[in-house]
Amino acid sequence: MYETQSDLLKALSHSTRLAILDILRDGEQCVCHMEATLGLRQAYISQQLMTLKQAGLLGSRRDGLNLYYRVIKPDVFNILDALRSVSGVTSKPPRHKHAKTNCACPKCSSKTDRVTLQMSLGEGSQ
Amino acid sequence: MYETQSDLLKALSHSTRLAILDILRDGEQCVCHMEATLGLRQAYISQQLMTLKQAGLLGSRRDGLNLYYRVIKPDVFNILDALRSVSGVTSKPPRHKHAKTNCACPKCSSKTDRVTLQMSLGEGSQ
DNA sequence: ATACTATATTCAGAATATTGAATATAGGTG
DNA sequence: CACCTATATTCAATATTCTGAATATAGTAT
Repeated sequence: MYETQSDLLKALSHSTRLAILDILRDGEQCVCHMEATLGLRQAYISQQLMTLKQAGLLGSRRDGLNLYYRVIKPDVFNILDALRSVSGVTSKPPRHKHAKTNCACPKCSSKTDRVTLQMSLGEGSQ
Repeated sequence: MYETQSDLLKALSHSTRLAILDILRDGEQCVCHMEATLGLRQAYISQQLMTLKQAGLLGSRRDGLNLYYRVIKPDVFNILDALRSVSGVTSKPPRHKHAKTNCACPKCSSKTDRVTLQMSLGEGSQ
């Protein structure tokens, strides 16, 4: 009877997975972004992403080589916000920019010369 | 950084512990009440109570032989309510009467002749 | 096809959680 | 004190989760 609920909680009960969800608060992000932001190995992040996906919390979208993950049950943030409050965490969750088509994370933008393209495009339209 | 939060979630990620917290929604209850309500062995319930207590969620009060547990961080119910919503649980959490001094649970009241006392006292004052 | 990049999967050992059984403790009563 | 009741603790076996290492896959470019 409480199995469904405890299963969901188990998916959330992991510091890396909580961090991932906070990264996804403002919208989809690619794996490389999380890799750069969290400073963790790609395979490890992918594992945690799979756990969250199997729990029904995440969806993904491919764009070329990049896979963008997003939260498909936004109400999960209600859980996380309440959790913060009970845990006595006062700081706000970190804000992240919505990922661009060509992932805006430091790693992605510094590896290729896309950075030039990005800069010339600016932040305006599209 | 997310350790505190995931530790709290781990304490919650258990179907019996979720059931216990729901029993405590309306106030303190003795262990025997939970034993009767959940149909689980006393030692097992006590173990789960210890887990919740160590997580800082429960407090207890002794009255004679009975120990009454209560939730000391009521905000935890915000987490549980949000959890229900995300899990797609539509039913309301079960409501329990606030435990009387001489525990009102079936087990307690049927074992001794206190049941007579209880009935003669009625539900009114005190 | 080959090579490269981003991401996923598999496997295994270590760490941790679950749970039953037995037993201990603490308060109450006579 | 002896004995009963309510609750807690300890221990051990099992199950689950965590995590790193190695490897696989899928898309892109040449």
